[in-house]
Amino acid sequence: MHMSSVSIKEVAARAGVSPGTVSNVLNRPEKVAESTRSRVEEAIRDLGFVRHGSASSLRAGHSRTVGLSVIDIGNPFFTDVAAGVEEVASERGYAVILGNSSGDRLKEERNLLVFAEQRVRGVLITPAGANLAKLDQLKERGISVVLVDHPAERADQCSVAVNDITGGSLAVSHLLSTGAERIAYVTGPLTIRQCADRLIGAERALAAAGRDPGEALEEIAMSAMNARSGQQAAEKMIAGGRLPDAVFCANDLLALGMLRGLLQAGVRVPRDVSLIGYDDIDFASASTVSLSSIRQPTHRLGRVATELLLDECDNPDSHAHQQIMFQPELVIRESTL
Amino acid sequence: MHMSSVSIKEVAARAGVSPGTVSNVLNRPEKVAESTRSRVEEAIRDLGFVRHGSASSLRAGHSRTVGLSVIDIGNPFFTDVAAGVEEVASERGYAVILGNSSGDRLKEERNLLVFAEQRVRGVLITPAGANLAKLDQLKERGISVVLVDHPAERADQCSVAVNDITGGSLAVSHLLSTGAERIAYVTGPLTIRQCADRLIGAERALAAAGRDPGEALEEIAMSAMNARSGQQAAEKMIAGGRLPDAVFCANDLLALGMLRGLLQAGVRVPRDVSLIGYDDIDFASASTVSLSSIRQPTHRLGRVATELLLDECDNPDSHAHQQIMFQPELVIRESTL
DNA sequence: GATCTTCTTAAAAACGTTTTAACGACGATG
DNA sequence: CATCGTCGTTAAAACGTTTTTAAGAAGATC
Repeated sequence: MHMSSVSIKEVAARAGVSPGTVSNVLNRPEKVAESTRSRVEEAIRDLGFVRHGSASSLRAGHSRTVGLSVIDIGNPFFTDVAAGVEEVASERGYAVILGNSSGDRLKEERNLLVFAEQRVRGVLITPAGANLAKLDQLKERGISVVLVDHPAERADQCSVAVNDITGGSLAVSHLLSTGAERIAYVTGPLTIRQCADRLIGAERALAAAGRDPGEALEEIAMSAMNARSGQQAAEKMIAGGRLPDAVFCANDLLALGMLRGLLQAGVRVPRDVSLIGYDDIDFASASTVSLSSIRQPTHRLGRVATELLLDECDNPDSHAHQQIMFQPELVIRESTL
Repeated sequence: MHMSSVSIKEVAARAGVSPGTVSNVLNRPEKVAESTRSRVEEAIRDLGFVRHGSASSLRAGHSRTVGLSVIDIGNPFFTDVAAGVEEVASERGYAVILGNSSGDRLKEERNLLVFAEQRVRGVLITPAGANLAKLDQLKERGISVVLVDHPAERADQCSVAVNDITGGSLAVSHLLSTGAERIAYVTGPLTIRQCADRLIGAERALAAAGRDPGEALEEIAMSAMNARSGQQAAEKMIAGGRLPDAVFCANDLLALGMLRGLLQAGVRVPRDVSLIGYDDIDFASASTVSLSSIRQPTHRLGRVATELLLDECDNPDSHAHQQIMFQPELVIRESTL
């Protein structure tokens, strides 16, 4: 009853076979005769045996776990990604070890160490610091790595990302099409690749429309990318006097804060100022003035990344590394007109 | 560099000691002389050794991982809990294995099986199905279990929860204090304990104020608890004719949907109808008419649950099981007046 | 009836760590 | 001088699987 931890040995004894046979039933059922197999399966059920993962991976040389390191588990974007990852992993019988780097390079490094200790089969990571070297060390250890929401620079690495330049362009061309002349880009630190890329896209859209980006676009960079920062940005903008015709926020949390800040100050959206966010999180459509946004296939991102990773693990020979780039999509709602 | 797995043996060889000594340096540094210890530590660094978790837990009989099974990783409430869990686990060098039950009993069961295979040290779970028996099986296997957001019925079990009856009372007495006569309770399935308890609290508050709950309270039960359902509830309410004075939603996602539904129909909040939600998720304060809500110490829930769990694991003898019940808190914002 | 296949099963050797019991060295104690 | 702890270290035995190699049984071929 207590601490019993039924082992393969006891199963074997009860079924009247050797431990090796039980192992075969577990891992290569087709190799063992029908009659003995059912006898063993019955013994497993009767004794409530569950395979010892540690012993198994120690001997087999690989575990059935993957590591997932995200930048902010509190952001619905990453939550959706995580849900996709968990889905696929669970379908294939893999366990997901979760690590939250909080954008902190040290914390990220610690997560990777934990993953290495657990001898995970592979790692899914949205890199926060530029821990590229650490990732290479993992690969030397035989741990596959897939970059999530971050295109790989090298061809020997899988990655899944969404084109942020296109996304930035989509957002800004849409704003231009509503008649906006002066546009503000509210963003997080431009050291974050996503923020920088979306800016590039924005500038391209302006250039393509024959505007001077330096003239038509004002950047407002905040240190965080949450609703609070968005509202602060709104206050800053309003205090600054002349409002832009439209605001493009680098993510929906910023945009929701911006929306609130504007409305509180009596600025009508979209009448006075148009507003567009990025990510199309669930709450974007639920806000009172529903938010136009750039949709990313978030859930899909997680799913595909995991499929890629597990394919690399299960078919190391036939596996071809892929750098997948999804295209974002414009979603027009009430906040732009 | 080297393809893989530097073992404790090679470290021992390089440091000129036995494997046992290396293990001691790793696990009981105080037992080994200063001089040899530093020699070993140097060898570990030089060789880039990282301990093999599987081998370690196989021999030691316990791992450094905990399992976390939540009902909906997409709900900010659970995300906050998960963040708290991850924080504490990470501080103590534990890895978190994430499972998402999606409210599905079968999926939950599968998660528990994965946890059992991985021989996690303990399990944190917000039960979805009534898999109590399964949980007992885990305990028989020596795996501690802490219930999260669900009070334990028995004294031999740790649990962390928030008093939902009190929460329901808080919400409804506040609505009454604003002068509301007729109140609608928009909820998920009443089979969900949280929903049922909040209803009980609501009725108590009415009774305490001398009202007849059957008269003053109308229940609107939806099958899901997201923003979409909230908006549907609003449409239903509006189509039904006579509006209540106030609406109490069983969670903030429902409330946000309700808010949108009301405003779209030209119903002013809080002028015509007061509205209060539950959970106080971040987006509650970011919505245009900011949402009054019942705050739960969500992050804390995750932290305390994990501390309890790890205490039970690390000090099995001195550990006293606790059923912790937090008190919720009323947060008044613009949606109630 | 002996020899060769084929198909199953058994036996044993790993995997990398932790742990126990034993050991030698060295002072301190009687 | 013998005895006793103490301290730091080691050798070797686990832990529960998987995998490889060998062996046994049944059936087919000559």
